[in-house]
Amino acid sequence: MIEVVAPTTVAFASANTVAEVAAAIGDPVRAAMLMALMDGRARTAGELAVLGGITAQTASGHLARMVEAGLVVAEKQGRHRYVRLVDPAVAAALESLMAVAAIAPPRHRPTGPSDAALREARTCWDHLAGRLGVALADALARDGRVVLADGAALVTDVGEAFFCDFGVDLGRPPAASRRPLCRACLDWSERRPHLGGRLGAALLDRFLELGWLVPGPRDRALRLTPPGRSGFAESFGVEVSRAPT
Amino acid sequence: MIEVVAPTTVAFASANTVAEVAAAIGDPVRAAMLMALMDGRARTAGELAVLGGITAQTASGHLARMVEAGLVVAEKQGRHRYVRLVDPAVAAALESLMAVAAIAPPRHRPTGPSDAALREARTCWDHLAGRLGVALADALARDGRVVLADGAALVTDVGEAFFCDFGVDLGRPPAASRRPLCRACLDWSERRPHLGGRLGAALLDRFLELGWLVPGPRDRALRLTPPGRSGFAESFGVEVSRAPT
DNA sequence: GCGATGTTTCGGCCGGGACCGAAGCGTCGC
DNA sequence: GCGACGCTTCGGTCCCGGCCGAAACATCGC
Repeated sequence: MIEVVAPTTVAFASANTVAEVAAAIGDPVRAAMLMALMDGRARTAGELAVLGGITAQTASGHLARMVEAGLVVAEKQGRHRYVRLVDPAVAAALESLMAVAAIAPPRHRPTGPSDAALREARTCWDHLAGRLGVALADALARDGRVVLADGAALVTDVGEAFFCDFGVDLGRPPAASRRPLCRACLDWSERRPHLGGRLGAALLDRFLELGWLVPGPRDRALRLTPPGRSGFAESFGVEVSRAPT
Repeated sequence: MIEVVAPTTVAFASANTVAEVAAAIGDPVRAAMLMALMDGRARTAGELAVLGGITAQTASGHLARMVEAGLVVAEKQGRHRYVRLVDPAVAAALESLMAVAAIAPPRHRPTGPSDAALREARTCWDHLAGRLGVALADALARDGRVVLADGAALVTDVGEAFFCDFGVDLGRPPAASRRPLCRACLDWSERRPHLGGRLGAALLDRFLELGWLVPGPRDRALRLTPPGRSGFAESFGVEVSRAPT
């Protein structure tokens, strides 16, 4: 008795959809558009066109394809069409692709002008990433305010008091005493975890509120202000060198 | 004074490499190959060719492209060429793409033959995923053995004793008392977290050792054995229905 | 050495898709 | 209503890349 195996590709039905999603990301222009949308804000089709360096009609085609693939949603407002990522899961997928791209090729990686700023400090959906984000996570772990391990993170009791003092609202008091309300998010540029989850979002909100960081105009880069520099040093023990190597 | 902005796409230098990586995944055949490699084991080029339903020479081209993109590595052993994922980060990226693909299109998603088995129970790099994996995580959380929140997970004291009794070795005793040694991994088919990290890997090892689960021959699907069925019910309170809807 | 087997390279075919110019449609401001 | 503006559709060009057959190369068993 011979077992007959169908010769054609039937092993993974979902592979097709994965391929569709990946192919929808797998174009330089579309990838740039998606990365510009990673902060969760919506952009108009025209903004994305100039960002990609293409004409409006070509951008329209790209956007249609990304809508089709379920990556972005578009809604009309007047004569503009606002486009945003359909779900934080899309941003997470992009981050993980960036992580793969960062480890993969020691080949020519032409670090562009704003690339340095992105590596320094940027938003990752709703929280802080980049060198500053990783340094902050390290400092909080060093001081026993959070515990990082195995891609997960956890707020300690002493950390909870500290964050409360710092003015971040962590929502409802923990029902279970040891609830990890923050998520360790792998940083694509640093290859080390930074803090995400509710805590990461609340911290970034607070930093923006305090004026320690100001968002960049057209990308996800964040600029550290002078009060931010001293604030991070005093409150968190994070010294930010002026220019990294 | 007018600020001149370069019209071409310079906003994100890393966008190109992200696009390269995504494009390397964005082909049905390559995606199927990568998903077959997600268990971390290596396959020969020929195996991947028949899996993709293509000829050897076409598969060779696909593999060359994936090597170029830094997704897989290949090493020769005799007249075979073994291919494996270059890093667990690649598997993580594929999982996150699957998550996006799962939420995105309510369109035609032709669930293939082995797709049902994959949804039921499969390996996710080195731990258990699928309906069974999610149910296990739920049961452990319900019984207070782990705490799940915000994409992170944490073993409780009572859980630590339980896992020790169950025969899984969690490695060195925790230096910090509240170390989260497991990771909550978002399940693409269930859209709910399952247990990864060291704990997830140790549990899967133990299940295989006990013969509760047996690995599928050619894909990542896992088959639940009769002792497994009763074992999951008795030890974890997880009842596995025979055929899900 | 010689054939069998696994894998790659070469050459050619062909379709998809990225791009733009021109034109069409809807919306805003006057 | 009319032009300006934002966006999409249509038509056409062009090139990338997926596919295979044939052949070359490497390795194993004899």
